[in-house]
Amino acid sequence: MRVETPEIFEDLQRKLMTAELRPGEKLKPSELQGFYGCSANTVRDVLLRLSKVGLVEFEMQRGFRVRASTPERRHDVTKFRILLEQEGARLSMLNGGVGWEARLTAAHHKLSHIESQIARSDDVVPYLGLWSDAELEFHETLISSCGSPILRETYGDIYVQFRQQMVGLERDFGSNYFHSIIDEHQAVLDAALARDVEACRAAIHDHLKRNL
Amino acid sequence: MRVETPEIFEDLQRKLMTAELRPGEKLKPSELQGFYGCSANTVRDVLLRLSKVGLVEFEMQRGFRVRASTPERRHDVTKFRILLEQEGARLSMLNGGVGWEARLTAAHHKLSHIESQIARSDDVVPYLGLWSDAELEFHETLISSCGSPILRETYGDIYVQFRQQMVGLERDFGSNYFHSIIDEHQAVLDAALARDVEACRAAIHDHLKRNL
DNA sequence: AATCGCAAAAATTTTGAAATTTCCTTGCCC
DNA sequence: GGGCAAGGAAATTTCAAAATTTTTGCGATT
Repeated sequence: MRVETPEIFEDLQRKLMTAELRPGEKLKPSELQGFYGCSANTVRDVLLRLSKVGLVEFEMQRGFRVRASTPERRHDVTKFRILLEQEGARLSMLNGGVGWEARLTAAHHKLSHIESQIARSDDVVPYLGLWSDAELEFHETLISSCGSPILRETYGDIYVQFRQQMVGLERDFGSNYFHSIIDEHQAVLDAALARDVEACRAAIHDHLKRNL
Repeated sequence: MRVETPEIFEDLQRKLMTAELRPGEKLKPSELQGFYGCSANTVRDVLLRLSKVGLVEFEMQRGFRVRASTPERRHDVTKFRILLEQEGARLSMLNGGVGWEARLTAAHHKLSHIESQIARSDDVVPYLGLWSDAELEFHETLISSCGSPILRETYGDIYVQFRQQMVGLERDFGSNYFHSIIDEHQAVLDAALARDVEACRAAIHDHLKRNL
């Protein structure tokens, strides 16, 4: 198997976010090298870049490790995500124009379409990748008019860490779950379009509080 | 000149934070290699790690660059620092015990001692490194009881970026400047010890608003 | 005069192997 | 039996050179 470096990055990121590489697991360049058919140093490079995103822990002279998943860390990541999303949404409501409203509505439309499909289906798995992308796009659009590149970038990093922490958690993904999610996303959208800062803060908190 | 890798990291970080390496400047491993007497790959490694902190920009196939400094970015970094410090301080006031109060008082004592020395002196430069360390310690202590490792780590990164953005800005570092700073730090300390969340938010904002 | 393409130069990335450090096993001493 | 040290295996880091990519400089063409 021979792949280019950007593909190695994406493949590892996906495996990290889907817990195919499980939290705490050691990541040895010399082993992955064989799988990707490249040199160990190339893998090392990719892992260093993934440690910037926060999916991988790096410690000098002792290599790389998939970021651990503990209740404390899940709580921490969630709290931080709430903080960033509330502030990003607040600023977007302040600065965003009709273009922002349009993009947000569009992203929500795509997302809710997928979510109602899932709610009707009995197997979640085949939709999971699609849903994940649509969810990210909705939340990124929500904060996209905040005017702060740093906030947006940090939010992106935290979002993938959030996914990494939560996936693998056995949870009831029944139709009840997705019916709740649909309502929560709707509440966020409504509050955002109404430019109701406090309602939006509450809606974001309610959406994520199950992970606290 | 032969130095170990951790020293290369620290030396580059210092040069980045003091604008000895100026914003926007290109960082070529092949040039720095000669200066540090190591291989280009070692420098590359260090630069990748510095890009995690945010002092260096990295773009695939086009190398490294000292993070640019623009009014927009300075504003952005400052806003984000205010957000993190306000939230970190709020949580610390909620969770912190007497130990926290003691450490905060101690850090402030050291800091104000240095600051009053500077205010009396006419040359700031010899104190700058000392002051910088004491300032960081005070602000880190302020948020140290927030209970969120992610918040503290992110704050650390943003703080060094803040320094990188602001140093090199020609400003009036006269005694007036440091008299203001002394008062501002005192206000933050007082509000924190009084556990007055709103006053502390205001004090943090006032302390940093000159950079907005 | 401006633009495009090509070739040369420079810079970045990748490689494979050597050097170093850490980790683990085994055997020795208390 | 427990702890410690030495030796060896494994993993990480460093190196210098080759391969690739980007940038630059020059000349021809419009």
